[in-house]
Order: sequence, then C-alpha cells, then structure tokens
Amino acid sequence: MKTTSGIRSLFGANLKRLRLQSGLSQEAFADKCGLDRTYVSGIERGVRNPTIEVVGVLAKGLGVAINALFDFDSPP
Amino acid sequence: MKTTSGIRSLFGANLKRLRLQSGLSQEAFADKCGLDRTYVSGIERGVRNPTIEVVGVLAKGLGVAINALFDFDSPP
DNA sequence: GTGTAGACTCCTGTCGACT
DNA sequence: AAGTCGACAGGAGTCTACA
Repeated sequence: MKTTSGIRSLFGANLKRLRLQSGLSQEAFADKCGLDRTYVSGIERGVRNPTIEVVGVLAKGLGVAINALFDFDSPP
Repeated sequence: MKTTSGIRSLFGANLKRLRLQSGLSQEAFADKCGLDRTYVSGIERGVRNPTIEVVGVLAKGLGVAINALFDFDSPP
C-alpha cells in the first residue's frame, strides 16, 4: 500500500505530548491502556503503525477524544 | 489486547457516509485511495481494523481531515 | 456495485532481556 | 524511566473468484 506521509511520527509526537501533559510515564500509561510498554514506545517514536482500536484505547487512557490525537491534520 | 468498543463499526459507518456524500462507488473510491476494493468493503462494515496509515489515505481520498472520520468520538 | 470466502505475505501487538 | 532487540501468534492488507 501507499503510505501518505509521516502520519505515524505526527501521531506519535502528539501522543507523547498528551501523555506528558497527563503526568504519566510510558509504563504507567501503557499499563493503564492494557498495552505493552515497548509497543507504546514504538508508537511514540513513529516506528509503529497502530490500528484504530489501539487509537481508541490510547484516547481512553488519556481521557481525551480520539480527535485530540489527530489534531495535526493530514499533511500534504 | 482489550478492544474498547465498536470503534470499527462507528468508523466504518462514518466512512461510508462520507464516501456516499462524495458520490463515489466503493470500487472507485478504493482505486482512488490505492486500496483493495474488498478491504474497503470490510472496513465500512466494521469487520476490519485499519491502521492509522490507512486512515490517512482514506481521509486523503475523501479530501477531508482525518478528524472528520472520527467525529463520533469515544463511546463508553 | 457490493458482500464473502480462501489463500497468501508482511506487520501488528506481546513478551523477556539487556542497555 | 525509556530505547532496542529477537522471537512469536495472530491479524492487516492484497488478490482471485463467485454469488
């Protein structure tokens, strides 16, 4: 398939920013979401490509709307 | 992992709605996105769990922001 | 035009261990 | 606390074909 752009990096940076705002460590956050710590690490660094179900649990873990994780919006 | 809810179904219904608004058939839309037609069919019916990169190409194919595809927002 | 099924490749998501 | 590696099962994404 044809990967549009650096969506993963943008998403990851956004996730990291929101997680830090909530004052959680990667590990504490991963536990709260029921996800693996190393996987969350990969997502934040843009080397992983999570599914929308994972996006859902991440948003829930942060206590924010899903849209908050995508508020960088489709780059060229 | 722990699937939060019917995110896939909500996303799929939303995608279908936006696609129909744009007047495209599943096939024409899939071609425009560079995705497989049967896969788009699966996404719209909520039986598939796309990655955020696929979400990006779907949004681009529709000419909308990624947020538009998630404007149902995290169900309980 | 759409839904489904089967078969296939490659990656998502989990885990343990070391830095 | 966070990055990275190797290994693994299961699922994402493609394709062909029929209803």
